[in-house]
Amino acid sequence: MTRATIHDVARRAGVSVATVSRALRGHANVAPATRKRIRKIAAELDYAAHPQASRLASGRTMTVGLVAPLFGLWYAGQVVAGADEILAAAGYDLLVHSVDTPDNRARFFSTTGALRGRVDGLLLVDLFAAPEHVGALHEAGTPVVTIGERIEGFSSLTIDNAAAARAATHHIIELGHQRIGLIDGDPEAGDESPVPLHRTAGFQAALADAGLVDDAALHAGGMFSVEGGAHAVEQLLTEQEPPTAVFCMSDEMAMGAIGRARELGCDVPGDLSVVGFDGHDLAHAFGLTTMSQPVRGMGKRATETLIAAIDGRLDAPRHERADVELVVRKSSSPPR
Amino acid sequence: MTRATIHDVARRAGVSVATVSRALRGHANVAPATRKRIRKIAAELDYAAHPQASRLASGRTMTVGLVAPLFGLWYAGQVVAGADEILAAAGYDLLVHSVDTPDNRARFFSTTGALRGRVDGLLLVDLFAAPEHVGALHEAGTPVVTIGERIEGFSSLTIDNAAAARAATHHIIELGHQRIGLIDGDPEAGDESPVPLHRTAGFQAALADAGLVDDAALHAGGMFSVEGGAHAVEQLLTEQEPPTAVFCMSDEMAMGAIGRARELGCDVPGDLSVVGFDGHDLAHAFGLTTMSQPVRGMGKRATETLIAAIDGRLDAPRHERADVELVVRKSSSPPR
DNA sequence: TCGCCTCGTGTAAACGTTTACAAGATGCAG
DNA sequence: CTGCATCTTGTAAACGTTTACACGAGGCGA
Repeated sequence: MTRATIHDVARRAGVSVATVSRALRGHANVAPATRKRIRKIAAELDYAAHPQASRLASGRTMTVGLVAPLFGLWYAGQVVAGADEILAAAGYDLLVHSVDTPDNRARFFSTTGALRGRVDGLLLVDLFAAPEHVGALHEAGTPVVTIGERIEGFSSLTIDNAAAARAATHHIIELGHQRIGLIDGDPEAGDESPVPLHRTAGFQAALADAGLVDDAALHAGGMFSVEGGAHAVEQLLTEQEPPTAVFCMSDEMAMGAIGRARELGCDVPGDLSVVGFDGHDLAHAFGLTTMSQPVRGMGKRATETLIAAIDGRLDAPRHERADVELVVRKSSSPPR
Repeated sequence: MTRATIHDVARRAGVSVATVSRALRGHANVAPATRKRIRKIAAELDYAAHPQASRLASGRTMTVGLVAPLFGLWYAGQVVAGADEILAAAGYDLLVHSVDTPDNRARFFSTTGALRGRVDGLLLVDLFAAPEHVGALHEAGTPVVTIGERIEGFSSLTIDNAAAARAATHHIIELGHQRIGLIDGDPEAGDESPVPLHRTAGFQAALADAGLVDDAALHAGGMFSVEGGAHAVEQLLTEQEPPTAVFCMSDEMAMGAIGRARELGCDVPGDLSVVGFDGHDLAHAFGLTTMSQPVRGMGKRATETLIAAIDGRLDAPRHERADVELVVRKSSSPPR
């Protein structure tokens, strides 16, 4: 079955293709009767404008690109779910693109990349751009909203990572812990990703507030994965003087850590208190104390901002901060 | 910065646009020297074909659509991750589309929907099509591969749900349980989704094998969500004669059930054994016994099949079954 | 030397819209 | 009745590619 074109509709309605286009796209200056007739015929013929032709002529793709590292992680999935909700309602398609290696990232940012010409706007999730890439992105002229990380000159939806990490750590200290570990993402990544750095800074600030020392031996990399968290906690527990509590930069790492700790015969929270970060769906079932952020809502809100930018309703970048909340559960308690 | 067109490249190279197109797309019959020169100039001008123009002329979108119910669920996220991996390597974009309500679904299947014209192929995840929709989908002529569910006439990547559920239930019975509950998805959904029906049938077959009765009062709907699983187990535990074990159709429901059961003072596995289904990343950390399926791998494999179909390398639908495996952990044990 | 095949390239017609501009029709004020 | 807005519609030029077909040049066997 070859699809009907706008010409078929025009012929059948006895008008020109221009009128059909105007009628169907809801433009002004079409006689009500004509519009109605055209609508009816279009429905009969099951006509829908050929997307590519329409996009070529109008220059709008009605598609938004979402770029995130490491698909399959809970965080990215939530953002996708939130974005999809808003985009579907607004008639946009959602293109997802994963960048999980520095290589990938460089390719994405190169001018010929960045989904150039394929999207009307970009949602950048936890994606940090090196200074040399920021310029190219601006030149491309595509509206951008970042989530999690921030990129100079673009709208953003973030949380106060330092304050959140500080509050989570403060909770641990308040319980009476003195020897506190940190499960980071990839400590080798260096300045590639500011978010972990901010969280580390918050962690350290809380320790300093309490006059506690920050022992570098108690920092371990968990790569933001369940397995990585398990590996990291194992490393910490085999220290000669292991921590009595640990702050994890993601709930997935925290849950991995709890699982492994228990396998190693370490009682949680008896021998080790664990505090996570994210507000994962399963945190409640796991009894995990966590610094919860409204990820799905952030995805929705960021998408609304992006659509506003695409529609030209935004004159300046909009920066918003979501509120986080410490949810105390059974994985944290005073030390023995 | 307005982007370079193929005409700019042609002019600069002193050839026609046709030659540029052929050279850049790797077609035959272009003199090596010419091709090299054109490549160089294209790189200098940072030229890349305008996607919409290219798609309009060639009829290929180099985009694959992935349709799944309920984004934010672990299963869908894994499939996306697997698909993305293959698609990125093959140069395709990935468009995701969520259908979570019957309404949504109907709209998707209507001929004007189905991402018509926007994708070269479709990956349908856990999506069941009513008979009246199947025809429309075939008429559209778009290659389709289904994952999880099966749709008449299209390639599929599934597991043997009945056998898997039967094996999982058999494991429970072997431990010595006699009163076994079932946490289903949405029992009201009826025939809308065959997968839960098959799993229910497998569950019942195992009971029958052992001469046990299937008590309808021990079936509860968990909506495939963490919270739903929690709610369902609460319902089961307040039965006058509660089960000593429960089989859940997804790990998320199982973990939700375990969390709630423990909150209610019910020991798992002491008072209640719980067996899940999926092989969730967190199942290990949770100590959850589960029927594990290689979801990410299934996503990858299905995508390979889809690409083969798009390339016309498939003369008949290809049906593949992935192997599942029971992974026994601490959430299941003999009854007290 | 002739004819034919191959190779490299150009010409121009799609692909199916959107939209600036022109033009005809209609209504109303003067 | 005239002139001028206002509406409605049509004409035609983009939008930037891909590709069928034509064409000329060169090589080669007879």
